[in-house]
Amino acid sequence: MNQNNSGNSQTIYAEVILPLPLSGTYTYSIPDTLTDKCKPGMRVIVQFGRKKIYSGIIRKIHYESPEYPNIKEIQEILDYRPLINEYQFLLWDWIASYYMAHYGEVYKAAVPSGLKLESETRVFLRKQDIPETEYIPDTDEDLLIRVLQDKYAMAINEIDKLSIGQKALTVVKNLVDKGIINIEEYLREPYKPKTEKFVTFSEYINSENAMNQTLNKLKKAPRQQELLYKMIELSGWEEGNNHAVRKKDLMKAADVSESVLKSLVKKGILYLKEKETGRLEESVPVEAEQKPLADFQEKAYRQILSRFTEKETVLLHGITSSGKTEIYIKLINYYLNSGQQVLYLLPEIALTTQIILRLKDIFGDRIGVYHSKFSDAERVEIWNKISNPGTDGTTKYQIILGVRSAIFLPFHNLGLIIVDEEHENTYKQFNPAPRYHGRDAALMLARIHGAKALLGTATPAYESYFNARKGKYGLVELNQRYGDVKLPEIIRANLQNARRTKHNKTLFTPLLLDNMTEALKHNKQVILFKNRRGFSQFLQCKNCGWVPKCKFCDVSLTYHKITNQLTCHYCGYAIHVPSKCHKCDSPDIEMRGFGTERIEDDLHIHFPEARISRMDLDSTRSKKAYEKIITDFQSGAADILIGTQMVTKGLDFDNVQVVGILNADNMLNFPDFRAFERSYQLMQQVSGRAGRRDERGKVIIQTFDKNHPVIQKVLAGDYTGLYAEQMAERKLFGYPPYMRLIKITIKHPDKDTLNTAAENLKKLLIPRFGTNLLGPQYPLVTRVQNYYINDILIKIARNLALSEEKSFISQKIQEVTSQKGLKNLRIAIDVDPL
DNA sequence: AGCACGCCGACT
DNA sequence: GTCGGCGTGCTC
Repeated sequence: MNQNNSGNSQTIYAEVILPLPLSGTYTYSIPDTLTDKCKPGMRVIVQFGRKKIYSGIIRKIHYESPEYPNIKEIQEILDYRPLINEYQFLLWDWIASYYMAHYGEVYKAAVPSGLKLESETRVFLRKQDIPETEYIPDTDEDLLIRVLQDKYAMAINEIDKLSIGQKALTVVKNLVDKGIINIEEYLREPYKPKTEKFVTFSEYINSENAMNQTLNKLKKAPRQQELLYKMIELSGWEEGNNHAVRKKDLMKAADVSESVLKSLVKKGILYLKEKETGRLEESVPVEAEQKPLADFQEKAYRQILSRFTEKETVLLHGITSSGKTEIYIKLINYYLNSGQQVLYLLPEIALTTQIILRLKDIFGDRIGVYHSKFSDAERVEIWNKISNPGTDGTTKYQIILGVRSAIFLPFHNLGLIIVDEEHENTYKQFNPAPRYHGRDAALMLARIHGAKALLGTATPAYESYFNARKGKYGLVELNQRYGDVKLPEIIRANLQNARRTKHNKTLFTPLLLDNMTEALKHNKQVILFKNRRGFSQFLQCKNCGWVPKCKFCDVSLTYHKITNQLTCHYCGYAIHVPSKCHKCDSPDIEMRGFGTERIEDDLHIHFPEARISRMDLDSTRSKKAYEKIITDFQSGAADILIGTQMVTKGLDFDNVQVVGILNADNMLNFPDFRAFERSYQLMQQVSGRAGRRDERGKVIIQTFDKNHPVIQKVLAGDYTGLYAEQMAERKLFGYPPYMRLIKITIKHPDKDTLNTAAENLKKLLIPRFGTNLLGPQYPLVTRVQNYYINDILIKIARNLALSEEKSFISQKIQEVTSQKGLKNLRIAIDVDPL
């Protein structure tokens, strides 16, 4: 750009990403006043459509005048320096194209909403007094005017809450047309830095002498003197050392009124300052020494480093209790010392206080934690603390410990990414789009930065193990346990015998019960694992077989004892327990199935003394509740813990003697090509919870099928054996990793319309994919929230150009969507579905 | 995603 | 005749 030539300046354009489900960018012109300030990665305010205002992000700046005739101007710039760096954009590009998501959706997922401004429409009266002739009295118009006279301005959504009914917008519109009210759109920045007031001594009190003089002057003001003494005490004041003290703390300690402090400030003795403090917990920079590695760990550590010289990615296949975390710590140190940033990813549920504390002990305030349950304000602060150059002078994070969305943080110099428990399904995002896999996106992020990636797990995902075997990843194996941790004894217990001899409904085999009794007797703890599927309680009419179902979804309602309600687990619909059958009016309704609550009740019968704790979706809605269950169990506040998947994840309980898998069959028989892989992973991980220091733990697998191949492999600890068998099958039937999968989900409120649309799409796709197209078929739950669902699965051979196949699919979906008469049709694409 | 435009049915 | 329902298409 020729800066001297401003009189004849060329128009400059910006490609702007909008937080909407639209693909591509929109072109805006940059006004002269802003040309010097605009850079890619900055947030800008733009108008889109007739009235909507959004904060978009500049993706590119250029001089090519677009063909589109009505280019609008950028209204304002929100940043002094780019919020999004080029590395981040490259990751966004990849996610949008690989996962077939709209760019705007990626933007929405990547940036904490505290940094995305929200448009808010506000309404005001043009003048306070409105002659009654201008509107119709005793109507909604009248009501709204009266409210506005009182409140001056209101947001549209507030007006909605008035008792105007659904016509709020119409009323507003009428009044605007009559010239009575005005509408204004403006943007609200949701994030506000948290500030606190601090007190310091005036800089003229810089010696003992000055201090004594000041104190002497206050002889007649004993309260002020008192406050000063407290201030000296709290700030640790001495010559040349003037620490700030939190006002709140000072006032509490001194126990004097605000006016005392005020007069000291007025006299110029004390200063009052506001300081941004941040919501993030200040961690104490302990920086404990790392435990020395055992020989076998040291060896693995060196192997990883040496593999990194030739491969971008290394898979660390290490059995439970082999001390992978210690190796991670040493690696993190290595990359930190070379001045690079480190990202440590963990699946949602495994991100517990245990690991956080462990790493904070070692890395102190250099580590930041990014959890999905953090508030938005906290996320914004973490974002600022990793970006470069930082927005303030505070300590920078060099390590981020986070969940999958942490890949979107503004790293600028990544050296290493660790994906711990890489096999975990929770790395995959389902809804909303972008449906990305945290592990795979992390590998791409590493490539973008030229960084190394380490995948760690005791049970690698078959895709990862396949890549390691093929030589695409380096492979390092750890087959030894740290210290004297012993392998648990794995025992099968036959449910069939138990059900034959006892009454038909028992949940526990005598074998499990005996072992539990034994453990509890010695004050040891027990974990019971239940698969979520197959463990819910529902009602059924004894007379005609009627089962209460959800009004909006095709599932039976689950009984909840605490609320005495029937709830839908898909949409939350709930009704009271019916007193009689809705079909035949018979009052004879019975309880069917085993719920978690049922398990708990049964346990109380067997172990009346035992303290039982439950961990499932209902009891762990909040981060706090989840942590409480864990810490309570750890501290011994409960004897038995019942839980779903969650109990298997990276938790270390020292006192657990018995782990029971209540019903192994319902995961083995799940109709999915990954069922065996998952069941093995799960049983193996559950077993890991029972491998303890002093005593050999026991894992009891209850099953109807003692000789099931997967259970045999679990007994033998034969990961590779099952892998080999399963891979042969996947190759034969064309499943990942031999072929790629793309799942298309089609939804519509009307069953017939759905079927037609799905068939239409199939017709368009089949010429290209032939037998590699499966479906359309109904999923296990055929209707959710009043939408019927069909799935189409497409298998794509590895040797095909994926991007071409994808654009073909998008094109055909476009064709179906653009057909008229299919208004409520929703189509979602899931690349690499799980 | 919103939102306006526009085309059909039920009312003053 | 008009109001208002919702279906369709566009937004730089």
